[in-house]
Amino acid sequence: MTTFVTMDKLINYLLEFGQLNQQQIDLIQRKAQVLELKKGEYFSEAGKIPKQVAFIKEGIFRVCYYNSKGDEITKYFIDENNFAVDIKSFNQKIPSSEYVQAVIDCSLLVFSTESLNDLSATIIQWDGIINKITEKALIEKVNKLSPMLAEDATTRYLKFLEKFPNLANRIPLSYLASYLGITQSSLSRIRKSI
Amino acid sequence: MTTFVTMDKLINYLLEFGQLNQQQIDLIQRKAQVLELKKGEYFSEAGKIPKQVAFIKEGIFRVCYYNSKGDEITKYFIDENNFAVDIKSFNQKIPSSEYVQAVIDCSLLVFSTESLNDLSATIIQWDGIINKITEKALIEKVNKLSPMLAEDATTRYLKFLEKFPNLANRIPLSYLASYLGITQSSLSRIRKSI
DNA sequence: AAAAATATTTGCCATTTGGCAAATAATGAA
DNA sequence: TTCATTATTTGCCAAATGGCAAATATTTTT
Repeated sequence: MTTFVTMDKLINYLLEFGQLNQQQIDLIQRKAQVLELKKGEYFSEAGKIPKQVAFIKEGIFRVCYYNSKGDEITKYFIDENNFAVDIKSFNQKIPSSEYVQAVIDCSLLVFSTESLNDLSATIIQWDGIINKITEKALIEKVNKLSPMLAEDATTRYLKFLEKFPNLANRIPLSYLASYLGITQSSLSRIRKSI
Repeated sequence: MTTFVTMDKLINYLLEFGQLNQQQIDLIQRKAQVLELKKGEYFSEAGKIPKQVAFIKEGIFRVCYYNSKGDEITKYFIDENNFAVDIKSFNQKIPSSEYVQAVIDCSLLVFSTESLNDLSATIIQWDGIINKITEKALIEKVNKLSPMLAEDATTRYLKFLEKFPNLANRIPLSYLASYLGITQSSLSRIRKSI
């Protein structure tokens, strides 16, 4: 069955955080919807209440917002085998202040709020698994951001290259520069100097 | 009773995240231990498995570590009305890579691993409340760190002053400079220029 | 109070990064 | 393919920050 292959990554990922029997796995698979996003398309937008959570099967997202100066800032990138959502807005059902955008073509498995509620009500371990995933993802964000402050821009760029070796030259400079906390021209010069 | 006053802040804080009846509140109060830490003392240390969680009733902590160059880096500050713990190490029971230190005299309410297990087993809402608290704290850390990259050092310092108006001149320059991602001499010059 | 130890400030200069505009390159539309 | 649009690079110079050592200031110990 195609479905098995399609969902394999998701199920394996979930199983890292807790046990699930076949019946539960089947239910999860039935609740997930396949979604393809083209490069540049938005998964969710600032001002709207997020109604879905995405598991990134393939591709890369970025989360971005506009700061008080009006600059577009890339807050972080999310790569495959991770969930993506503005978790605060999603949980509290308040409009998001961020955009979640596909920076390359993405294959997603999407869960609606209702599906997640069903899973939570039906699968006793579900909330525990989701909490572990959420916590891990947030800790990783903190631990990635925190050292950046102490590093110079070149080091931050090199670390980005390590993490996303194929991405740096395929996305607009502006995405990356604002993530690294530098201007586009500085990033251009750093690229040249390496 | 003294205990009531002592625990008020904690209980009110918990009640923000879920409901608790009086019996449950009493149990929580019995499980909490008062602990006073003097400025400079450590609540937990790198290399050790954290065995306690602190609720900061009064005072301020910082979380710090040594980077690959051997510099001591202040990762963030935690102020009163918050829980403090290296959550990853605590949950996974692995040695921490961070120090948690009182930057001024602190009054804490401390829960041991065993107490937390008891509370989790006895109070049905406990895990939910703790998960909400954890998630909120982590989201706040991300949202504080993230914009810092795009701001210059003076702005970061001014924001720190806003958040901790009385702290800046009472702690070593090194704590603050490494948090802001600048050298001590740069911070000294920024202070002078304001 | 004096001496010692520690922390902070300052001078001097190097390096990094920013700001802006023009030049060049890459992309997309006609 | 050519033109128009958009993105990136580059030159020029200014501003921010770093590095290091010496000078002060502050704190701690005797």
